[in-house]
Amino acid sequence: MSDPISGQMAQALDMSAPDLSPIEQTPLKVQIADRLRRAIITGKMRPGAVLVETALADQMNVSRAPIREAIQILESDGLVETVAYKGKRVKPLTVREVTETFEMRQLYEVLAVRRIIAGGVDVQALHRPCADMVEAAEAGDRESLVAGDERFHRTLIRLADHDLLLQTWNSIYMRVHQIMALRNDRKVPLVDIAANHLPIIRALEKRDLEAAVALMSEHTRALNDFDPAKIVQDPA
Amino acid sequence: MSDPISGQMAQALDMSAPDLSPIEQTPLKVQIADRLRRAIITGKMRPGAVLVETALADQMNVSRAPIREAIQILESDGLVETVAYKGKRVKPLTVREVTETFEMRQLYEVLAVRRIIAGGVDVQALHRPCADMVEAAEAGDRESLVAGDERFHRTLIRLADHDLLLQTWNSIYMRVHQIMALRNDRKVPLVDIAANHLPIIRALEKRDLEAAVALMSEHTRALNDFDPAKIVQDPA
DNA sequence: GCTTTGTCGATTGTCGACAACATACAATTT
DNA sequence: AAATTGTATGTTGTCGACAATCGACAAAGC
Repeated sequence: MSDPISGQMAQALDMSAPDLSPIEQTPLKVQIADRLRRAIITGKMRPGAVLVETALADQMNVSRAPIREAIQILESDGLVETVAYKGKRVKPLTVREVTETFEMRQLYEVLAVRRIIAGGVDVQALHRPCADMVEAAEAGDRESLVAGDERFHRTLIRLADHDLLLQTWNSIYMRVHQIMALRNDRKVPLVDIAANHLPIIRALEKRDLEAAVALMSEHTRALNDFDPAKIVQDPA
Repeated sequence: MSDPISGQMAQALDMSAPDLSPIEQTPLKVQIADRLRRAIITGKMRPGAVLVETALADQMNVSRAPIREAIQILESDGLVETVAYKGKRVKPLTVREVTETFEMRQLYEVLAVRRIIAGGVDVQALHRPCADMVEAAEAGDRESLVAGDERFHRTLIRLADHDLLLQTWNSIYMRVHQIMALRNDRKVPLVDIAANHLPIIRALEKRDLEAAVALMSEHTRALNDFDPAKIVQDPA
């Protein structure tokens, strides 16, 4: 810690505070996949939109190889589908898929609630995103509200302390995100959405399994309370 | 159906009965991925085993591209991991992963049971694999028994009529398969395993949710009743 | 003797080019 | 005119070669 070498090193490191933190070595395919995934789940690329490797390669100034690999990642995410020698496109959503996606989400979140209560986990971490949501709702900032909602639920899953659950939830939630971005009815009052979360925290704090599960089921069900057909794209 | 053209076609088709069924166009990457996956989940390639693209390409007489894509599929399956510029290897299993895998499996199968009973689904299709298992158990054919068990559970999931559930279950079950292949304790009597399934069918036929869930929970729990540490490979 | 630096082999990452294939449309034939 | 065949175009599938990076070991310097 204070031997000559380390001292020298520290001195050299501290002068004019250069940024010597580890540089991020994100593989190209991952960077590309992240970009495309974001475009898809935010609705900027709608279901049915075609992805042409050569065009994307030109636009992003890379070769086709990393583009191909990125698209394949999205394919295993279930966001893109490929037809050999024909083309790749953002996977069209069916009513069934939408319904099933929300059913699986509910399954996962209810499991998380069960584990949190069973494990006596401290749920204080949920207050921050919850407060953010109330704030965003009052300001009428829908985007921040959605972001807060995602943080709330992701935190909930994290607290369940189950890596595989988190991983599985992630792959489902990206589709949830996409569906939410695609549906255009803005009927649900923002304040209501935000307000729905606090009771869940309360129930978790009281270790009230019945109430927590009921609230969580109702919460995830309510978000699914719209006509899935509205956002489905015809595979034209 | 009986116009001149169709008649001619049918005549031409029927003479000497040539096999004109659609030829299978399985992409190379899928064929390769299937082969490698099989090798992994049957335990022929153990956790930690390295996968070298060039070597595999030579062995299978294809270029590196489809090999890469196949390995990437296995990567998103969670069966293989890649370290850039270092190598690829069969993902080592941690005790935690094994435990969590079986927990998720139980979650899915219990959900299937719930849906089957709620939907009033006919579960007759479960008898076939169940009978096969009893037969295999009496013959002492462990391999057939395991295959029968897989068919039984896959049929169960299928009966739940939930595409996304089936898909998710598949990705979990391949890991279950791998774990089962890796553990070498053969203490559990074959006949017991086979016998465990019939009561589940009975409960489903009686639409007894409580009993079915309890039996299914117990069944999946029992299979997880071994020391996960035994099959974990050190990431050496 | 210890540290630092240079070099080497192995592996993946990326690239550009060509082949395979499917679709749509024009050309040809009946 | 209708059906069949040929052709053109666009896309993905596959390939071989080269670049980038890593880990380990040897070499050089203090």
